[in-house]
Amino acid sequence: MATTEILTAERILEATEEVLRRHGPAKATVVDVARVLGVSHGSVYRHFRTKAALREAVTKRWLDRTSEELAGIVAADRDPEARLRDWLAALFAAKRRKAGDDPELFATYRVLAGENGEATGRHLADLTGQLTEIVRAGVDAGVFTTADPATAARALFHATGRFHDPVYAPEWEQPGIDAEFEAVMDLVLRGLRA
Amino acid sequence: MATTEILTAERILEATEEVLRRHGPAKATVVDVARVLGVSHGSVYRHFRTKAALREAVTKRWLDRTSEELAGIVAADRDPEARLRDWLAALFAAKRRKAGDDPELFATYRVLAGENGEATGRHLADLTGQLTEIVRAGVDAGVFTTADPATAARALFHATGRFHDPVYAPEWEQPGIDAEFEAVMDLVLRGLRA
DNA sequence: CAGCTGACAGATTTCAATATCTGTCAGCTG
DNA sequence: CAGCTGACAGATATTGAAATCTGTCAGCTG
Repeated sequence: MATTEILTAERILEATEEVLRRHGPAKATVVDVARVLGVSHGSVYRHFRTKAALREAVTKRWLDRTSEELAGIVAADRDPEARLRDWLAALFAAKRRKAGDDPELFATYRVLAGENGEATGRHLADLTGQLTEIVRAGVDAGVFTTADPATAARALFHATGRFHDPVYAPEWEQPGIDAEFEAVMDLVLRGLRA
Repeated sequence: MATTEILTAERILEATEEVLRRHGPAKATVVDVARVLGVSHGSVYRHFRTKAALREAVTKRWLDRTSEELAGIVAADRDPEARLRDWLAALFAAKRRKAGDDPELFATYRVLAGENGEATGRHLADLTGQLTEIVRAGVDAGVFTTADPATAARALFHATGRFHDPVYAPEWEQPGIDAEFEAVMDLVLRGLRA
């Protein structure tokens, strides 16, 4: 690839994703990343202080992409219950799609997410923040009832964990899963309604 | 130990638990079990056709002990909502206690449960069966509303997974966990009430 | 002769030597 | 002289030979 281009953090992150996709998280080395870019591995260390920092940056990028996908639904101009259903369904669909399309890469991100709890923690806070917004809108509109929207949002997130937590990814391909998702959604939405 | 006693499946299972507790799932061998019993490992194979069968039997025993603990609550003479709360709280407490008291043994059972999906599957069916009984009692008493108690029971079980699925065990020691459990319980119970 | 032993073949695990990787930095290059 | 290289030390991973384990079975023993 165009060895004349200057080496940016962005280009390194793209190359790292490439290497992770190819080799998986256990065998992806900084030397591999440098080779893909046609530079020495010393140059990579100019942009990322450690291999852990590089992996964290890749993870953050990936998590942020998911957050952005969902932010659109929060801002949509629909009634809160429909938005809530859409948001949870979209989260499930996005995770399932990613897990199904490229299981190797998905497993890789599972490992990375497990490694740096900080980036993952911020991402979870971000998602429950989005949920809180929808719940609050519902309370304001009089269609939801709850003492504390933030607590309710966290409860919703935990209650639907089976349909977005990556540890359950293998079960997302089983036949009855959609009916199970509907059952849980119906249960928690009934619990939220005024 | 009493080498004069005859070798029963039960004695082998006890010795196996002992070995698993000591060495963990990865390093527990049939030879170790035989050594604890003071017999040759060939004798163990007289009672269990393979090492996998032995591990499955140990797992089943462990899972059945949990089921029995909870069965008492299902049969209790209290109103269904209280029984449901008790049952879910007891499941959480039992799992948390086991994980906290002997993390090594708990991790061992996690591995074993992952290995033989069949025994685990039957156990989950057993637990949701217990839940279904409580839900049905609630519907009959007019305090719960649901189209199908069995589906509702499965939804309840999934929604509270964070508080009984062993993959979440590390989080059960974190400070806010009880409040989170209460929040999820309140949400799903509101969703179930008539 | 029912129940156990222990030697055995093939599969799996351990261990130590060898190779590769991470992170640094003095010096090269355009 | 900003940005890159490549040699280096210590840490980590790979590899293959040796040790151990699984599962079988002919024969021992009480």
